[in-house]
Amino acid sequence: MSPADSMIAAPEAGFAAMGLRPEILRAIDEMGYSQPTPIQAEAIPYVLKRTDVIGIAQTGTGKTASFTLPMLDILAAGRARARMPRSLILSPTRELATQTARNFEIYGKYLNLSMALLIGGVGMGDQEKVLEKGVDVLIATPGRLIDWFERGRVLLGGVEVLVIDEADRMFDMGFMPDVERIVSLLLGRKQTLLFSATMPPEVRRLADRFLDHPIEIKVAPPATTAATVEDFIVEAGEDKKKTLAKLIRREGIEKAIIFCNRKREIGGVMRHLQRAGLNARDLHGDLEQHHRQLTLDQFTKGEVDFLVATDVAARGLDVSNMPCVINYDVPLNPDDYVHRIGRTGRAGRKGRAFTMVGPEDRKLLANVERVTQRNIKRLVVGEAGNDVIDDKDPGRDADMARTGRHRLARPSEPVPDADNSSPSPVAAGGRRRRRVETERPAAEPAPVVAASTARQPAKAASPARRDGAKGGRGSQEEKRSESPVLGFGDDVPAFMLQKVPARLRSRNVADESDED
DNA sequence: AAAAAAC
Repeated sequence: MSPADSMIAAPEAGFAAMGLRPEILRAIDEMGYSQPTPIQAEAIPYVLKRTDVIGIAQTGTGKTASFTLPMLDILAAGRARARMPRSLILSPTRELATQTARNFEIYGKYLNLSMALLIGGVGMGDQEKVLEKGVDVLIATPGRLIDWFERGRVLLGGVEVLVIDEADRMFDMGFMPDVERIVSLLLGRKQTLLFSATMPPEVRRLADRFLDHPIEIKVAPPATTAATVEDFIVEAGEDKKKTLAKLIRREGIEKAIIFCNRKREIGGVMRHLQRAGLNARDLHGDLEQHHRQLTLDQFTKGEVDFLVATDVAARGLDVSNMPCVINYDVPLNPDDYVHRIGRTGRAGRKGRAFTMVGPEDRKLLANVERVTQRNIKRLVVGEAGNDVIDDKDPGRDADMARTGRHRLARPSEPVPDADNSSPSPVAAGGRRRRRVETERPAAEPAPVVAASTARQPAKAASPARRDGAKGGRGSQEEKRSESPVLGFGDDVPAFMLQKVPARLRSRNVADESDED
């Protein structure tokens, strides 16, 4: 095709140009989508070519469809045998597995493929019949899948495509033994796809043992927060629950997920909100699966306004109307910050995220800011006359001096009623709010998007593992470039543009040495 | 400092 042709054809480029089957295109069209997101534009062609893929892209930018759509296309060509699934998707939580299953249903509705969802906490009867007949798509959490395998009801030797969703989580110490065992049961040639918004270098190295000449696609550097989420730090007073209720009231928050680090904290926080007249529910792994599913459904439908949850809800969950995330605690694992706040600001929508920081959370916060390479704005929430934080904790100044990052407003500094110079939704509206931002030491990073592999010559012999090689997130030597998001030409939707410091940008090199 | 994942 000549350049002129491609220009004329531009409006039709998109999912159709990728060669997906008409049945899939029709389902995509019915969902109202016409253009792939950057990660979809990049990953789908490689999945269709049966290449192993590591896909890194920010939360809410369509990673699930990046594997779902091409897998449906691949699977439509064959036929399943009894107890021998042809593909397997592993998820870290039951809720995420369920959601992924819905995605396969939606996009596979015009294809005659069968699917089974194997998760714990639910009866095994329904799953059994489908499995017995043979499934094209098996979606599972590790424990229940192993259970089925040990009962001899599922054989994994016929799996042609393996997806490890939220891969870095699946490779952590708690999950890795199960994942290794499951992967060891997949015999012969298979294609492996790993996806996440985060991928610490040390975890990335672990991934190598599962991959064969992978293409590494990074639409943004690992641990890049979604550009559509505006996040804030909130100084938590002695009474954290009170601060939470106050934050919700003063910021006019009508719906949010509230993340706590511990299960045992959740009931108390929920009840405090309920006593304050808010419609709140709990969600964590000690609750019955029926309760978990019901609560999540109600929250999704808008029948529940506040979900107080552990990190069981941190990854992957896609609730369409989710204006706000609140971290009642700073997450212990800094990458989880990216995932938690990524529950809002999805698919181009705006979102706000507030993180409550007590004295004991400062180190954790420093980790978050290091990993995300960002300085998060400070927000002061308080009643009139009582709204400036008493900043005499000696630990703070030492901390801040060491990290060279932040300084809270001094008590003597004036606190504006609203910051009208900011486009922030916090400042919008006549509500009585107070906000103070810290100085931002470095220049605000310009919107930059990481270039990706596809257009690079396939000359490099070594896989593109800049992160794994050395430096990783801490590297400072990358040069800034103005590359557009691949797959979008010049029409990059604004929401895809990244808040990424140039020094963090990753380059990728295709390793296609075994192709063609 | 935790959570998740089978029964």
